Amino acid sequence: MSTKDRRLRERAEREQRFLDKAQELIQRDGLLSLQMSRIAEECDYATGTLYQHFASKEDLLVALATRNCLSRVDLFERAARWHGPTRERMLAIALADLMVIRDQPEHFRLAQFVWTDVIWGAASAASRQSSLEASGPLGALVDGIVLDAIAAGDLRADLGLPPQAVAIGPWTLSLGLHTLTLAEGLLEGRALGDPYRLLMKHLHYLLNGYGWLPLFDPANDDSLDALNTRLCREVFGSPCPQSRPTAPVTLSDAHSLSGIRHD
Amino acid sequence: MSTKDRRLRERAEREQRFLDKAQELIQRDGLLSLQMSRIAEECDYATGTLYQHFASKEDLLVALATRNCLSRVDLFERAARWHGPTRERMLAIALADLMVIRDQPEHFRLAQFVWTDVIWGAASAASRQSSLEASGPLGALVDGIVLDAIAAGDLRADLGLPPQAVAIGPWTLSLGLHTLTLAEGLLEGRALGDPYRLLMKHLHYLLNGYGWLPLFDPANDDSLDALNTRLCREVFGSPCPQSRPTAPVTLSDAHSLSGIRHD
DNA sequence: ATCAAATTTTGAATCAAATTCAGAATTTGT
DNA sequence: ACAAATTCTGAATTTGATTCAAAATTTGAT
Repeated sequence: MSTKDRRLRERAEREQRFLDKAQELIQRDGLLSLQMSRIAEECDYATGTLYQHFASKEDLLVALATRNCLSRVDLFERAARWHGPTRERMLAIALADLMVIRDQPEHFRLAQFVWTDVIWGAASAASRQSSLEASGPLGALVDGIVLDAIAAGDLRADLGLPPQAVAIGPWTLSLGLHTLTLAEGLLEGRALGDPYRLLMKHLHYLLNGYGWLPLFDPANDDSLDALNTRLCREVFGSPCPQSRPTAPVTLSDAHSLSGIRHD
Repeated sequence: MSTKDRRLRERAEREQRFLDKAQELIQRDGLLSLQMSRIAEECDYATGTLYQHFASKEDLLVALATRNCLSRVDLFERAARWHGPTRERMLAIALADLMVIRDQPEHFRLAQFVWTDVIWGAASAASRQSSLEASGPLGALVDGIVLDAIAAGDLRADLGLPPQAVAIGPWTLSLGLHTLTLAEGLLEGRALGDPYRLLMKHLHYLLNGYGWLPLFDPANDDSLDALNTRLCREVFGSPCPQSRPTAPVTLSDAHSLSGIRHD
């Protein structure tokens, strides 16, 4: 049987190499100009071989997004399993999310594209299925925090929302803000400062709205930043995803600091 | 000069007819199978003529999304200018948004697709510019509600967020939830009931978190539905976008009632 | 009203890329 | 060592966006 096993393993390895290369090409030339034939070629395989792994370009993209999602589980697990107050564990999840966006914005862009009707609808049912399964563990982690919060008395049990539905709130807030932020230009011209401090503020207000203890007033930038910095250090042992100055920024400051292009 | 005016007008009219047809085709066959040549053909023009109006398919899509956005201004204006408590005006905006999604889900799908790196990045700077300008009035309406709320004492002035930044919160919440909802399958398998009641609940919690008076407890479905129904009637004179039963639904109920496909 | 220049429209030709598939190469089982 | 089965190959096919030279129309001057 070892032969069959080896072949299976080699096949899986090749699939990973294809995905690695796709990632690399996206990083280098952008999602827009990703070509199936180039992925195969740069891996020294014929185009047809690539199609033995992925039934279509859409399938490949969904598979890549799925892999990206799975690669995040570790980070999110650290946040969810951290031994701290339940509210801070939820904040840590949001910070983990921000760290991902900072380090791999293309991951988010890809996910955004993949969830689009056009791609999602054209992908095979199997790809969609495994993509959905990949998001399960992440969801479960967040659901777990909510359950712990209720158990610990940090959160009312009678919000009128099942625990998973509570988790949806922070999720949608992050998702929406990332979408607006990455759609270049939508948030600019409205000097709002660092979009990610904005996210953390809204998240605190949302958690306060749920009555998730201990309440926190995010109005003061310094105390908010201090909390974020502490959490990043304690939970991830890494610097905060947010590195913008605290002082109110002018419009032009905001632009130059955020590396936004003016063309 | 009337000749030149006429030609200009006729040109603008033709452009609208192209966009109308594109909309119709998307509605009929889906965004995925939209073809430039078919749009032209069904309008009895040559393909090349279409390209005199839109430099590329991406440009056409952005233009269509922009027009859709502009077409919503009336509805949102009704919500924003309604003479009611500031908090209810903000809720009305969210309900308006839900009404749009109910009546024209493809509008949202298109917007989602257009904001994608792939499309947004491939569209001409001019298209992007006018698309951004189209969103201005909508943003201003919402900003105005926030300002009124602060002026009326319904909302603290020291949230640590400029008024426009407050408006971003509800916006991102809606955007994120629509995204999850329309990505078929993501929210199913987690019996959460009507995603749009979910949205209104989270929105209330968020507004409560801001301390936006009068506070409202959305835990009870009946009182929440009553409020929505009243607002829809008073503000829009139309039925509520949400028509799902109040009782907790079973998984299969939720599917059949929402018209979700099982294939 | 008439003509040449300028503008606009046309749709077949071009091009780009995804996808396929008939044969070549390799592996397996005997 | 050989035939069947499997896998790989990459040129050919297909699809659909985009272009552009020629045809048609409009304009402005006489």
